[in-house]
Amino acid sequence: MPVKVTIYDIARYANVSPSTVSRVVNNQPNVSKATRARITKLLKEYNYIPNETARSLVTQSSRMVGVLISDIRTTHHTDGIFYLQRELSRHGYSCLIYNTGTGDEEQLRSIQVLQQRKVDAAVLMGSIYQTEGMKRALKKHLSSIPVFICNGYLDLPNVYGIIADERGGVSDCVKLLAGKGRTDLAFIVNQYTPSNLLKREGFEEGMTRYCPGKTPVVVESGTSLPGVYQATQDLLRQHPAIRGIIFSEDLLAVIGIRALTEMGLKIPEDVAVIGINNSSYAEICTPTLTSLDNMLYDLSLTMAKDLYSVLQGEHINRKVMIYSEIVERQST
Amino acid sequence: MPVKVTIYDIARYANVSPSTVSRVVNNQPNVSKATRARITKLLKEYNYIPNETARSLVTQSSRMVGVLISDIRTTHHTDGIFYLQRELSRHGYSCLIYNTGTGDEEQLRSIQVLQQRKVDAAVLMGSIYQTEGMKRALKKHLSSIPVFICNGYLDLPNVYGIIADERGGVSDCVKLLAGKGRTDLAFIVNQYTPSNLLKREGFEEGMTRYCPGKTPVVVESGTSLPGVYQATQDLLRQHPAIRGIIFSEDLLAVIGIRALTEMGLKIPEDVAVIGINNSSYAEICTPTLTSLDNMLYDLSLTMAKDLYSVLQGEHINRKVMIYSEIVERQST
DNA sequence: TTGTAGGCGTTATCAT
DNA sequence: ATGATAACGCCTACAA
Repeated sequence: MPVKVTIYDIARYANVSPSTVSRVVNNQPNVSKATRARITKLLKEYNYIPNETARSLVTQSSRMVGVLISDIRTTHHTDGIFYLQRELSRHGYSCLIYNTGTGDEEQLRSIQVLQQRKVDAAVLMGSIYQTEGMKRALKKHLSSIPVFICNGYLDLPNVYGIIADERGGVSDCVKLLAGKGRTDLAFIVNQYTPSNLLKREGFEEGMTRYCPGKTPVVVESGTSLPGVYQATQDLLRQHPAIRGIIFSEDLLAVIGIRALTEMGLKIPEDVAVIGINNSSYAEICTPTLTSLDNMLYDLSLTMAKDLYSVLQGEHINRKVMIYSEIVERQST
Repeated sequence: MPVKVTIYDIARYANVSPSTVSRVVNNQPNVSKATRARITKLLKEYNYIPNETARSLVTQSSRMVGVLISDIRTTHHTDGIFYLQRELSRHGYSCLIYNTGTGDEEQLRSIQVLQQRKVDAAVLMGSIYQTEGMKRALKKHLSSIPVFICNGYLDLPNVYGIIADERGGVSDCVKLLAGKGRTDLAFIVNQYTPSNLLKREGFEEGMTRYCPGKTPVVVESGTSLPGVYQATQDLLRQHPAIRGIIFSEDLLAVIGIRALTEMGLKIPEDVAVIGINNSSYAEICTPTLTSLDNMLYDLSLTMAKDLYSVLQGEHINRKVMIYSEIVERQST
């Protein structure tokens, strides 16, 4: 048995033409019961597997979806990739993954690679791709395939956005705290991605609505964990009246809780804490963390299904919003 | 400007043959300075990007590496993928990623897809692929390309294994605890992967060497977090003499610490705790967690570089071991 | 230095 | 129902 078995080999063994074999391989009609059986048998016997590359070339479809992510190590995005890949592979699609970092030039290169690889669709994980530079790149390199942005949106005819309502969600967090009589609140954010900007807006909006007369305190902590620790303690030294803090991510909140505890403050008695993402961090920290669930599961699943629909030629809404929900635990 | 620009179009515009354009595109010699310049200009002007599919078909190389992972949401494996992808993309390679789950049939299907996609190499993330079933599948479907197993090994001519010395590492953990006068020790494992079996062996080996006369206590907790919590508390109720616990993963250790604390035990005074992986969990929990660093960073990087070497036709060791190191923190 | 022609493995369009 | 033939876009001897 040859190392590589082609459709030609099978044709020879079966005394038919390659076309007939192709028909059998692709379950097409117009093949007699008998020959179909004979060929099917040979296919198994010789362990024939079609060459997807050749197939892609002629069908003009690679059955691959390119996935861009700034850093695959960030957990809430891998969740998305997981569902996406699972859903797509059920339909014979594969996922090509690139870590793009956060720099423009590297992101652009990734887009070019996707074009070169002739992916059938692209998925951009995260709001950080919601930029003008990316818009230009998509226009230039990927204008002919559907592009999905997970938690972001760009106004281009082939771009679809599935967006979490983090603005409304954070506003609801303020409402929750205000309902517990806490109106001196702060928001700690590591860095301003488009998503985090929305959270900040939600915070300020919530403050004006639910804590009238109080000044919203916003702190940008940077991404390093010691930096977050420091920023949290500094915040309470400068604003001792603070009774509640919302962090832009669970991980930050976990660090923050630690910083507060080691200052001698009790959670939630002295200061209530809320995180965002409802990740596993929220469950394992002490006290367990109240967190805004931005429904990344729903979001990913919606995206995966919508993506497949579009690939099938269906028409769907280009912009979808998924509502967030607060999961309350011990920290509030 | 046409939507898709081929090497033929450029040839026409430049009044040369397609082969000449191909030479320019691939930086080959034997093109006059003048025509090269002319063609280069047109290439830019028309935004020509070679069709990788066609290229793959003729060169018999897809420049893709298939990556298999049981679940991309497990953090320590995504670290590996990160480094791998970064290293490979520097050389024009792309990563095709599949979540295989833990079932045999799904894993087999993934292998078939890799064969069908004609990947140039495969990477299996995690010791769970070190099975007889996988060996058969590799023999049947991927015998002609290099296959790397991250933290595992199979004795096949085309299979390379990069393995963390977790056995020795866990033994060292026992030594560390014994050195602090703690000889009543336990090992809590969620489930028995090949990697975790080695850890267990290391534990038992360390016990006989460093804690002679003491019985090694081993508990299998299952993977659910409440299960781990319960198992930890049960352990101490049944064996109140236990003075130190090694958990098969940091995450388990974090849960364990919590379980112990809520029983009224002090860490590390009453019970010392060690985790494995030296992940971010170790840094954020309270108290911070002493952890066995199995050098996944080195391991991934080594693998990425070795993989590229093999792709270049170089000859390397089929089995490499990376030594582990203990990072001591507050929990011991 | 440049061009011609064949082939990579498959599908698709015609005939037969 | 089956087969011949021409793509798909590119690379690569070989010829000129």
